[in-house]
Amino acid sequence: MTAASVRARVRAEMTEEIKAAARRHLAADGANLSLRAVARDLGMVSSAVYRYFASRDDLLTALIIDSYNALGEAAEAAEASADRADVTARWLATCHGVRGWALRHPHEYALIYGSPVPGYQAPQDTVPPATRIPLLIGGILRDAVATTAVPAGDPLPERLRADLTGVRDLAAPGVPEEIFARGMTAWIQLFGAVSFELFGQLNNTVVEREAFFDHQMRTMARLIGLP
Amino acid sequence: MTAASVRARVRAEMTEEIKAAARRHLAADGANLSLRAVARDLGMVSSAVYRYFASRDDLLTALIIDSYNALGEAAEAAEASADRADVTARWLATCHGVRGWALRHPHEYALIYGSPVPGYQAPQDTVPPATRIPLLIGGILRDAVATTAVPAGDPLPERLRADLTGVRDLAAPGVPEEIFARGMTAWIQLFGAVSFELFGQLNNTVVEREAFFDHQMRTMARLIGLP
DNA sequence: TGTACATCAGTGAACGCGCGTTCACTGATGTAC
DNA sequence: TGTACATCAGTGAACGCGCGTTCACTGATGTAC
Repeated sequence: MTAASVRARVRAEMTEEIKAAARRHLAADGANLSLRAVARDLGMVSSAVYRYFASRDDLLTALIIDSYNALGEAAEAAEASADRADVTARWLATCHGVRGWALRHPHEYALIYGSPVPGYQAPQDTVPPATRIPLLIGGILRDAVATTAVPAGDPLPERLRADLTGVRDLAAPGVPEEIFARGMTAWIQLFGAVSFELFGQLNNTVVEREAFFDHQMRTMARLIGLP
Repeated sequence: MTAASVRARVRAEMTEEIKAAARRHLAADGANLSLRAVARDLGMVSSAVYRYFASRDDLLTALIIDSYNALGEAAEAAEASADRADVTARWLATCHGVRGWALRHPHEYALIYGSPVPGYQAPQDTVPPATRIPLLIGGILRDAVATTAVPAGDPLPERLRADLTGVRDLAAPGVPEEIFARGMTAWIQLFGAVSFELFGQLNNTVVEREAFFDHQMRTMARLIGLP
């Protein structure tokens, strides 16, 4: 290994350490993360962080991208372990994968699915990692349509049909718009359920969180028309 | 009017002005609202605010309670203007009432349905205003069950049924647990849809926001079993 | 109706902190010949 | 293999801000007799 690549590796490790410390601070500060506090944690002076990230917003962006990717990986791994032929099991595995990751990383979840950070504008690099879950669900829909008799349901209003065709072609080509729209409704319900649980909206209301979540996701599976 | 009540009225007006200024600042600062900035806006010294609110958190609490109440009122008014006999219309009116208020007051919406504010613990006074929407939906469910044939559906797992009975008795007494659970699923989908739209998760995805929202809410109405 | 006293809103200074970012610098590590 | 030079991580001081909260105070307004 050349000397240059040693330096590169050390640099990469340091970058990871900064992000790890920043992740720990998300819990205390939420999205208004303090760069100085992160530097302090690593025993370095605050200006040293600028060798790795051009600004606080750049660090935030890195955390956001990592979070989307970690969530995507967790969901993909969960889905991959379900029986390929059982689309309902794959849907449920995806849902529980999302929820499990979110419970394990509540502050990273809040960073990507919570209220937008005031003054922060996410750059385009965050888009591809954010599409992993929709693509995963899209794949399940495709297989469902290909292998089982998913009922079509009422046709969409024309303007909505035209609007959704674009996303449908990206995420689940070949799936009828009506079915795809139900998939999106379920996708949104999934994140609504996770957010409600994590953001405290179920406090004093539901105790059996996992059972309730599971029931909701099964209900949505039936709504989509999975067997 | 006695002198004392004049003083009380002036005090109430000043309290409202502080909250109004704070509401304006939510847009810029999100939940880490600056008390000094609010005071500056009103042309007063920061310590003067302490005559009205014991702390920054107390001011936040007041804003949260007001937001829940404003949202509740908006939804109740929308629902009230729908034909009493048409439970589906009442459900849709509620949903559009919620979304309309949220679009008009995005930062107040984020305050109550976004990520929790780090270090802030909501006191119990916020609970009753937060129940207005669930109670409103509960009323629709009751009337639906009383006047139409809402299909029962599969029974819930026993532990979940026992868990949900308590809330059901508060929000929609007499409604079978299976139907009530579908109502909760729809309730959560409603806020999931509003949050996705407001928090930017539909950017680069859906253009026809209102049509898409309407379609989702109609889909959920069918899921509940409304006619 | 007039006066002494109490209440209360708002002031201004201070305490003790915090922050992001820039900049000239040191000294170690890596590169080219 | 040895040496001169370039790269780069990290330092420490500074700039120019911000914040919540406390406290002794002034002066206007309200109350009781």
